[in-house]
Amino acid sequence: MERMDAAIQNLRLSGGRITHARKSVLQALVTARTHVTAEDLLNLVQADSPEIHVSTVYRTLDALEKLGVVDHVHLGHGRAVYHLTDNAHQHIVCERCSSVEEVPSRLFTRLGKDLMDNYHFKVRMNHFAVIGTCRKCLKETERTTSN
Amino acid sequence: MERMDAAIQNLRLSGGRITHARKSVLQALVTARTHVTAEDLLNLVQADSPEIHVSTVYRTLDALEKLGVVDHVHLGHGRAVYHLTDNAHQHIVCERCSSVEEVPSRLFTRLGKDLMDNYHFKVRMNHFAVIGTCRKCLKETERTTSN
DNA sequence: ATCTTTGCAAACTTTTTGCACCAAT
DNA sequence: ATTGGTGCAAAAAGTTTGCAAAGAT
Repeated sequence: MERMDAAIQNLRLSGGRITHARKSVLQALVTARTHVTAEDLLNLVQADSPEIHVSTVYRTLDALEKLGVVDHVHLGHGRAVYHLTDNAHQHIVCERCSSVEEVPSRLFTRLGKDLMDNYHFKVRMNHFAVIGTCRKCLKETERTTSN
Repeated sequence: MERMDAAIQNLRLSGGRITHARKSVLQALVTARTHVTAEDLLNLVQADSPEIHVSTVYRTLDALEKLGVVDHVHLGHGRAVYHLTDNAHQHIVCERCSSVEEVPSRLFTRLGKDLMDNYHFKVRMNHFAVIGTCRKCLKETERTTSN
């Protein structure tokens, strides 16, 4: 639970208050471990504390995002997925099945450098989604089409 | 206007009908040249033909996307931007000012290969957005923060 | 004549906001 | 006691859908 503690410390130091709702959302984020939508989080959180409202979840995520504790990526279809900030990975998102896989940053350092050198564009390494087709769906496609 | 003609041909061959609304949307896409939201397109289209409805724009974009003529990417904040399909570039999206810049595919071929080799993940090269901070906003940040 | 596409209005989904109350500091 | 956070309900933003009428083939 170090991540949780760190986040709470962070919140406190920035003048934020440690509320039940915020602890719940953080807890949910920590235990979820995957990339979850706001709705997912709401469900997790409401399992224990049904009184917590969606708007609170959004506001908490907002607050945590401002602290750099949480980050989100937009999937193919608009809804965002949230996860604890972690500079060590990026996301590859399957446009077919919406699955998200993590891949090490290493693969992206070259690209990051190229974009910086050529475009003065600074890639936000933990808000980065590559869209494509995952292994599983790729296989299914091969099976279905004659190609 | 070759792109327009090709798209129309495409539509016709797939059994679709060439309507005023569709021609308008295509025209708007061709002339816009940038990455436009559905709303942008609606405005462009309605300048000439106010009777065309948002839903028609969405449905037309849908149809064109199915033909592979049009593609879309999701910006940081939910709304999608549409553009004519073009395998020669990818997008770098500024999370600060939402600007979209195009960069040549070349920069991504290595990454694409790595992801394929290591994860069997096939990057969809024209549906690919790198999130970060653009040159302009980077400068502003430098000016503002002491860092 | 047929069958797609359109316009409209209404629904839907996801996220945001105003406000009065509540609770953490 | 203060001020930030919460729950609620309602709105906003973006997109989709059912339907009857219009239009392309």
